[in-house]
Amino acid sequence: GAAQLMDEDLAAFVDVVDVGVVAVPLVRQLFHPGVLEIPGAETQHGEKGAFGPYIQSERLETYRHYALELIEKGAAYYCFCTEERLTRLREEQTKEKRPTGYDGHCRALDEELIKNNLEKRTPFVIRFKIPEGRGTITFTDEIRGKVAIEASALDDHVLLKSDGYPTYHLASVVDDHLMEISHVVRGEDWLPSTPKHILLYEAFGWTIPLYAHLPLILNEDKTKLSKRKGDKSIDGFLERGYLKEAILNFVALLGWNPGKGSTEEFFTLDELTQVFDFSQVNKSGAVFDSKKLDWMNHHYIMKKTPQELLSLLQEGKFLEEKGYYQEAPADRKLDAFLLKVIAVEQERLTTLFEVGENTPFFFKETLSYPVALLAWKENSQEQTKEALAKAIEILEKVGEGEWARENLAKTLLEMAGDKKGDFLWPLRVALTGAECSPSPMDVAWVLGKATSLKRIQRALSLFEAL
RNA sequence: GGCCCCAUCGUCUAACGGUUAGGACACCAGGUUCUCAUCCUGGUAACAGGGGUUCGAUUCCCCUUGGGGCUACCA
Repeated sequence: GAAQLMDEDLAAFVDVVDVGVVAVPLVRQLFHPGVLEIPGAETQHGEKGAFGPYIQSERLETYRHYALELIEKGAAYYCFCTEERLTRLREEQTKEKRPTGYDGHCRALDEELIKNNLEKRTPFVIRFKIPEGRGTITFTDEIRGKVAIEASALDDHVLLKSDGYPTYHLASVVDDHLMEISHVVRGEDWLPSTPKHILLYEAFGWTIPLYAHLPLILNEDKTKLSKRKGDKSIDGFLERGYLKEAILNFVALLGWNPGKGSTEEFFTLDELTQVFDFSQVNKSGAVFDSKKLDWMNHHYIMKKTPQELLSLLQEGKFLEEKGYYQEAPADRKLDAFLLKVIAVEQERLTTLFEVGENTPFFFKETLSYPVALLAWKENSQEQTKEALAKAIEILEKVGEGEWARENLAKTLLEMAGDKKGDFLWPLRVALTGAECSPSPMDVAWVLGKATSLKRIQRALSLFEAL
């Protein structure tokens, strides 16, 4: 699942170095971008592994070597068919409602002709020769059990392209064998081409690895999630302020569950590596439910401290993006302020990005709101003015040193008594200018004594001006 | 069209022949509450259909239907 959400080049890379329980290295990528903690594997930048090189363009000779080996064995052949011919062929097949596929035109070309074409540098590809009379290809998938397909249904697919690059079919088989891959774990979309890969292993005389085809992650319309179509991606979620832990946990639950009657839904990466098991992987695709991801993300946000959240905000460049950091990249005073904003907003955050989104009053110099909003329900102007005046009186008595969250809550709540609405609503509107916001105690704490008093006094003066 | 895979609440899923079919998200209602959110309580909601096998099928088999995937010199 994770691979489906990652960059394709990254997914391809992971596919190459993947060993053993695949979910682990895949998701580990989320936590240590660029570094896969697998013995023998390389980083994206370094060359640590024992099976390199790992960059496809640096392995071209290897692929060519093995493609030629198949030609020598009679298991592959040069094909000089032009794109036009191939297109025409496909059109005819479609028109006649026959299965599409290569017709084997170059299967048995004259040796002389091949030699001539090669000398003339006629563009060519190397195609695999599906063995005749091979019958049914059967393999046991770790997740799906027995899967069978008739070899005759397969056509002679390309192994080496005319630009010298291998197709996935050749590359994955050659790489997996050379890199001693034991388990090939990939999306279900690869299931139909697995027989081709098995035939390749047979042609080379290599040991066939174990296969596990994971269910696909689906869009809401149940079609395959695809990065190329611009569907959901890990990067996209990280950019929008989702936590790695949440994405990981959520994706892990798509197509897998702990089983044995367990209703546990929260798993850390380490726990996952302990309990993950192919036998508990589902066979059917799973729709990606963003709402549940939101819920999961909120859960993980609640588990962080405000300081941790601030650090994440800074790492993710959210603050620059929002314009909070205008000059100094790490304004100490601003950080202290943001810490308070985060503490107050934490419980209503779905994503990191939302910090400040619904609380513009924390960042504005002056508020603008209709005066009438200050009155609680049917309360009169007088009652409202009285409440505001009382708030000023109390807050003025609170020293700078006592301007703490707990203390403010206690003091103001005591003052409000059982008439909370009469007192707290006007105070909250005076401080925020908004209908919805955190509690006035918390807002006052964040804003500080001077700003808070200033805002309440201004609210009071708005009445005077009426 | 051909081939392959799949099928439990709207969504993610539990169940490995015998359960009032459980949980989570979402949704709805109530509680907490100055608002919003959180939080707590409760509720609505599913075995696609038809045949078998069996004392007994959501569970095993077959068919139908439905959904998805593949069908490239993309992965």
